[in-house]
Amino acid sequence: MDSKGKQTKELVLQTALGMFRTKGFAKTTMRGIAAEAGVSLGSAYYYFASKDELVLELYRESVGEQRALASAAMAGVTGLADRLKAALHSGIDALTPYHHFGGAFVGSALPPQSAVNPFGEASTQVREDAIAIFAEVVEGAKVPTFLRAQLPELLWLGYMAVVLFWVYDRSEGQRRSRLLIDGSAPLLGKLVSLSRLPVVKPLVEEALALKARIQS
Amino acid sequence: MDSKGKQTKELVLQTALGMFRTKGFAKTTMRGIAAEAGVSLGSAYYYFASKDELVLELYRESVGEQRALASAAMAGVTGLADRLKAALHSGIDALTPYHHFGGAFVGSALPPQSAVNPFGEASTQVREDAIAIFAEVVEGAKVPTFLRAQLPELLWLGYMAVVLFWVYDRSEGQRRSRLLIDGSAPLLGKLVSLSRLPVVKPLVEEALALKARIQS
DNA sequence: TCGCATTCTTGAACATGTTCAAAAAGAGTG
DNA sequence: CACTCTTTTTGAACATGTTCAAGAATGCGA
Repeated sequence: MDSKGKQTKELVLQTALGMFRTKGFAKTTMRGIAAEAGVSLGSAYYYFASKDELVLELYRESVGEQRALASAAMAGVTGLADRLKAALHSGIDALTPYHHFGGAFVGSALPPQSAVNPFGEASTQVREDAIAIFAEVVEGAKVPTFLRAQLPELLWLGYMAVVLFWVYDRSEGQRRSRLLIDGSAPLLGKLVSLSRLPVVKPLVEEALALKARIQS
Repeated sequence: MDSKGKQTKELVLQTALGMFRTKGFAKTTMRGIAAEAGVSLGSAYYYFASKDELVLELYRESVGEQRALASAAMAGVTGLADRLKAALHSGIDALTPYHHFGGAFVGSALPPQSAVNPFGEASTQVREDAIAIFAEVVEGAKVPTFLRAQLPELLWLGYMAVVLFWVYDRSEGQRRSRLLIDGSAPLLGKLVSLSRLPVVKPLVEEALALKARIQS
């Protein structure tokens, strides 16, 4: 059975996520979380070193859900564009309950030193899980060999951009974000097809080389 | 002459920017700024509604400097790639004194409700100034007509991405960011050239149409 | 069961961003 | 100058994230 500690940790986490959903990130205070969970402030901090760390858990959970949704949605789909579309929509689906505090999310997630920073040290595990989703996208589709290895990470980067757009998206139901996905996935599909053509291929290869160069 | 108010405002601002540069954003407190400027805490808040608003000023100043640097660097240069390169490097040059607190910059700049959010209401003026720099980039270069109107905004978006990369860039002197600029500017130049070809043009047009669609 | 080490819990204390009502200084007018 | 209205200044007060030293509970070996 779970030790007392694990139980308390889970209690605090679920209380926090619930309050994030209903009240938003800014209006949910650490004191509020502790009170609602029936523990002391210090106890909450014993399990989560910072408010941001709670967001990291949220990120983790959302990636898990995205993966599940995406796998289901991609079953039987073979076109790169359609598989990508499924993965992107799944990501937004998983994040939707938290849209109203997306701003705060981004605010605490992007600073390089933040525990939640998706490009950083602390979130390596989650990031790899997220990239794995796009690896799954690529695996099931026809993609030129010279692109296959790099594509998942690039798609994940694109997904990050979509999420950023979504965070700013004030249209009802984030309609514009859905349009963006529906429009950009086919575009990317076509670009990948064209990437075999002699006029385009050098360009893509140059881009890949650049990517390698700036990563070292 | 400046009214007393203007003077105090300027004093607070310059003190703040100075402290941002020397101590970083997080370690510079509003109380610290007020003390160093020789005014009370309340006074600082009389002129700047929030710490973020001071960052907006910084953004404003950096755009001004970028514009000056870019104009000078583009003089006599006619290739799109080279003009773009000049504009991008100028932007990073203008921001360099603040690199060590770039993280905090991004953190307060990106949340949608933030006064500093580069996509938001409050920064409309600065954003237009920034886009104007890229309009200048385009004006002096050979660009297909069907692209001319949209290109400046797209380049600005790309610049935002570069800035984001730069914020995370821990290499000495932000070497990798410079590599990114030197590599991506020619790539974009070639892409724009190719955009006239019958195989590529539909793709670019579709992208432009998508851009229009999601902006409405 | 006793003693000890580890794990967990607590709330006070601190620093900081922000607000606000009140006071001071300034500017204009008769 | 006297009066009034506006602009500017002040510092106390507040809420919140975070730290920490002290204490309580728990587990475990002898």
